[in-house]
Amino acid sequence: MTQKPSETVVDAWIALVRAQQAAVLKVERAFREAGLPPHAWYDVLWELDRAPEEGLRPFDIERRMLIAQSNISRLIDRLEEKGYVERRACESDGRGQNVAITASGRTIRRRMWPIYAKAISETVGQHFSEREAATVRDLLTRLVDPQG
Amino acid sequence: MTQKPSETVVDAWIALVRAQQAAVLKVERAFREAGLPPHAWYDVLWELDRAPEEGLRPFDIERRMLIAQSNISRLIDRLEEKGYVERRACESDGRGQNVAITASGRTIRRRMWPIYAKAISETVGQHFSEREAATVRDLLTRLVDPQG
DNA sequence: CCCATATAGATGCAGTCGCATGGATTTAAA
DNA sequence: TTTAAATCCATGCGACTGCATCTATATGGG
Repeated sequence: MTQKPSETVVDAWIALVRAQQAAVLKVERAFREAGLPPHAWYDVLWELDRAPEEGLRPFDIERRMLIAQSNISRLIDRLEEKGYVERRACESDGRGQNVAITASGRTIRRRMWPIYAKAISETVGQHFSEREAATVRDLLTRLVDPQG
Repeated sequence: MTQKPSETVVDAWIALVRAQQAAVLKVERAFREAGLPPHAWYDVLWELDRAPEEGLRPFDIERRMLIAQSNISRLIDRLEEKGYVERRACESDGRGQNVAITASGRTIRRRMWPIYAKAISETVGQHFSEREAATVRDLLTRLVDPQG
């Protein structure tokens, strides 16, 4: 069934791990140096900012961000504690809740964007042409397994 | 100087983060399910297995693996505790040490390889042709910043 | 309706991470 | 040589992670 990976595949795996490590590390440092929250906060706030007004269910965020359920739960705790999101009871499902972004959540997201944009440019954009970036996007998207 | 990243670049960044997350998660689970140590252990043991007999300096491993110094220090602690590596005083530098793999370290590394190989094949290899894997390798290698 | 099972989300816990700092030694400069 | 700066590695700390488990609600079958 599953054959051994070729050397090229192993190298691609290593490059993937190292590249992401290096890139994430630099992005996180950029946020930290700017006195801003970590990058995961941005991603959640971004999802919520473009979501319908009533917000999203935690399991929705979970699936979009590929984060474990327990981590989403606590990430929302932290965001809520800072007043960036609100938890509301969910009408249609008594077990669930809706998480909605607040005004101050929108503000902090907007403040984070320039830092994020700059870091992405420096760590990723500057190394690729448009065409190469599209190739990376297309190839790597395949790895984000839709079915497990 | 640093311009805003294009949408394609942002998408490439997101794909990179998601792809690595998904892939690492699956690999870690494969090791765990097999009752084996996590993937970082393999990487260190692999470096040491192909290193000269006296081993490597921690800062050497650090640079090869892009892991923070404090984490290397503790990773070596754990490996040493299990008897997979040995720390020896370094002759040429009184501050340093040499880390060398032991026989049982070589054994565990060999036992880990089939699991690792299978996981890499499943998470990466099967989604790419040889040519595509080479492209991923070449493009992503650029992001692993040689100079900071 | 009742019960078994599945799903949403929270939480205890142990392990790991990055950062900041500390102690020891080496290197460079005065 | 004496002193200052840099390098190597360890460690305290607070934060975050994944896993396992728990409670509560929902859903499907009898």
